[in-house]
Amino acid sequence: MSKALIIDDEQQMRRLLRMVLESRGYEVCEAAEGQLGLQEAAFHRPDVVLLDLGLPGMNGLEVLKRLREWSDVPVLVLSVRDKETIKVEALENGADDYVTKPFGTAELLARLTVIQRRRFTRQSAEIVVGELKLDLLHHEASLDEAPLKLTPTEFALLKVLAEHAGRIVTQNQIMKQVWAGQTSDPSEGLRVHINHLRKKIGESGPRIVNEPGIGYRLEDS
Amino acid sequence: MSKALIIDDEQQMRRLLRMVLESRGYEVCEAAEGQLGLQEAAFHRPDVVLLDLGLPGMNGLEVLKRLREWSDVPVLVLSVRDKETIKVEALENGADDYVTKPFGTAELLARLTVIQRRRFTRQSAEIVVGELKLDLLHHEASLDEAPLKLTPTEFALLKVLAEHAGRIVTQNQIMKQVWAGQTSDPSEGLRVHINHLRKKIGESGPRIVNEPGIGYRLEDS
DNA sequence: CCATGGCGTTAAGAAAGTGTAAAAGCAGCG
DNA sequence: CGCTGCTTTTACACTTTCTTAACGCCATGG
Repeated sequence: MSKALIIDDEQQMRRLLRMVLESRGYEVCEAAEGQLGLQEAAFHRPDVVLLDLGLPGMNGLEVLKRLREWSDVPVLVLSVRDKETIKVEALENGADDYVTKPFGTAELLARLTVIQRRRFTRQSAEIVVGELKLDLLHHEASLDEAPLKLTPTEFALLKVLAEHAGRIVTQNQIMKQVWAGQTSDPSEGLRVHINHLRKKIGESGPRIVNEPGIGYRLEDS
Repeated sequence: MSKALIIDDEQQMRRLLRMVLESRGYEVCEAAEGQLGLQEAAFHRPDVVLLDLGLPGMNGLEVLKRLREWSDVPVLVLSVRDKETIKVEALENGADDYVTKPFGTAELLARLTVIQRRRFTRQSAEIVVGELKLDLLHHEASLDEAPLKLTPTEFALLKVLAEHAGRIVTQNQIMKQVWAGQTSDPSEGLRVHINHLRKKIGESGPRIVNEPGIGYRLEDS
């Protein structure tokens, strides 16, 4: 079952969307304001986000940019404005599609399915680095065809490293993507998880190399 | 075709400069005094300015400061040899480079091209200087396609030099950008890091050239 | 010719960052 | 309530990087 996050200031609109989504089997959470929306996204890790561009306080576009700093979640943008420039700007900043209000529920659901499927096919649901294989869809990892038991954070951490395999990933980038900015501490616990990962991967797979003062790099041996 | 503005009080120097510049296809205008120079700059909107520091009336430095209040035009400063503190002050107030009188026309033209090129090749996640490449996003450096292992300060230092490649960078500017704030010693440790960088870059890449009393310059060989 | 100042070079101690283990919080669950 | 598995905290040895200091070199100028 997919989780959806609604970011919209109008309560009426939120209720409508929730009804439509829940009838399709989505698990729904809401936020009435941009800043809250980002926190919800970090906490619930939704599979899709519905974002209203006409937010009070933090601009919808601003929310989108901040979200894209650490998340690749599919975003469907809602807008009353028929202006081409706004839509284009949203799409250029990482939105996956948009619908203009008012919209038909059939159209909304259709677009939702499309952008979720596109995410999976575009960035294949599997990352392979040497003997290591990550199945993003089922959150499973395997090393040399043997299953590898990872905790959620370990998986998220390894995923970040594997996505940029062979290149350095800054500690800040790791922090943003794994802990979604909800941690004050730059790197205290990071070292521990890196340690766990290295032990589980062992000698047979890729190595996690440290670049002192910068970050880490996953190297295919 | 580029427009050049000459601000110099000596008529002989102006005639010499005009000849050199026009032979290179520049469109030239002149001013014999600082206040007039500013007016000319505002009116003609030159693509590059040649400014003599030893002006009567309004000091050359004063002209530079006034110009920088509203314009980003590249400025090449002309100065006699002795006054090194003046040169440093000029560079830190927004001058792009300097030549000492008397100068060779080849050197003059070379520096002109460099400071004009810079305006266009800025603001990217990658800095390229000859064989040297800096990836700011991943904090990776490579020389001739081979990875180059740099420590954090070395990277920051090389970044500053590379951003102003071909131009001179004052020791103070380096201090401010690499050791932000905690300006302990103007240059004690700087020499060591420069030394390390030179060793790592070796012969195959750009050279780090010292301008005694002023600063350093990264020169593409 | 020697003094001077700025620079290159080297070595060693200081500081910062990292690996590792163990213990302490923190949920969910029988 | 006391498990159990996961995450975070704490502590300390260890490695890498940074700073400091000393010395030799070269150019400039008396």
